[in-house]
Amino acid sequence: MSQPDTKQRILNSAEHQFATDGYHATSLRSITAAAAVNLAAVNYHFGSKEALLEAVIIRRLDPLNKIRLGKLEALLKKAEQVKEVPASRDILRTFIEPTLHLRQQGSDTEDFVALTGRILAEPRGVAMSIFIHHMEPLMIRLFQALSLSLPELSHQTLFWRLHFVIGSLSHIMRCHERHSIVPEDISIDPSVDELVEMFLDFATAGMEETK
Amino acid sequence: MSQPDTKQRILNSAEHQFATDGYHATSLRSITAAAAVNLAAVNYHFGSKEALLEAVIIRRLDPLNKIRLGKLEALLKKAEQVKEVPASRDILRTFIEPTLHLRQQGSDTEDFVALTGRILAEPRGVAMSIFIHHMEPLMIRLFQALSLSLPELSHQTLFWRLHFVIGSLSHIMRCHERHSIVPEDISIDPSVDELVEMFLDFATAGMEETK
DNA sequence: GTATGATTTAAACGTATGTTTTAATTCTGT
DNA sequence: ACAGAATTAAAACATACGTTTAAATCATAC
Repeated sequence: MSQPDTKQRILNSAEHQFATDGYHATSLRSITAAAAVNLAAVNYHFGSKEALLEAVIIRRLDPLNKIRLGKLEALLKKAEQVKEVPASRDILRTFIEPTLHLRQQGSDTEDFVALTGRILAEPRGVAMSIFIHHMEPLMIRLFQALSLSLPELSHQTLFWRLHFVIGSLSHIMRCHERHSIVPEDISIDPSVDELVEMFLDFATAGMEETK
Repeated sequence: MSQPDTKQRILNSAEHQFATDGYHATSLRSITAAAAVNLAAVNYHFGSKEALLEAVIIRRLDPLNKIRLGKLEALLKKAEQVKEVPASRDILRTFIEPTLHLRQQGSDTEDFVALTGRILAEPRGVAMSIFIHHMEPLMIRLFQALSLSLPELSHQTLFWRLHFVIGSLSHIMRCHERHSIVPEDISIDPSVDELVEMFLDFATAGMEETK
């Protein structure tokens, strides 16, 4: 190819701008300008703006979900071998840890984390259906595993608590930098690992609460 | 006035459409058409589309925050009289309960709840700064109260846990109807009061976790 | 080296947007 | 009833958008 990978350059640029400004507030002209490619390249390579968004999402989401599902299945298998139920903290970890760890792997993936969090919040119709379609198998498995680990909870309670955890997670993913609704005197950014453990403390306690 | 309250009709229509489709995906033409007023009325009464968004937010947020702050101050005062620290569950309740109770007060406020949740997720620049400005005093007070109630937690831990709670809450506010990433067999929608208690169980446990 | 298919380019298309303008209309106070 | 201010109305404005077109350029295989 003449230009080194036009498609990838578009995907990177789109990922960054969608994550920063949102889907509707981002124009193809600014995406292609930042990627230093021609305006028509998006429609040539992807078909439409919406298809570009889908490509942006899928490029990262599928590998991520493979990792998450792999860790979850491995955990369940190991627990079964010892004839024990897996701890809810470990189950949640298989979902949370790979997600937040994306932030360490360079700024491109950082954009995706923010974008993912934002999609969960955007009005349905555009990306939500794509997203749900790619998340559903994992979520079902996660729900089953938690149900196994916390049999005393009703399905409704478990469902909502998982809902709460996902809400928190998507919030963290969106506001990785300057959230600061509460302006702290000393607001040292924790490391990703610290954040994971801090969130697991919170989420596990909320999950396991007997009430 | 000839038409009964053009401004209110615009605010209602805008609130509904901003909440449903998002700010950027909503046009002034569809807002004014739904409100059955002239297109130019928005710029005449509010000045611009962005100023309209601000008006939509402030109309509901200020009264809501007055209620929340009032309940919080009353709680703190009562606790001080008995020389005790308020329970973290009660503190969280002053914030969560008035928010979710908006959903019972008619469908107009329901729209606002969804919109509020969405603003927390939208890219900063448009509404975020408005929102933060109006939330800050309340959040500071909330943080102080929780710090009083949970003195064993470091400020950093407390800050993040409050962050998690707000994330969950905004997620609930956004997805009041069709969440269903996990398609439940029996997904009976709980009443608002049940939801409040269920969320308080979760959030309080996560907050109070000693680790 | 030239023909073929894939890609890039520049330009235009049709449409939709937020905003402004100017005139008509309605309300208010006397 | 009437003058003046406030509001509404219809139209136009300038601009930005996603998409399409048609020619130019490139890569590759014969």
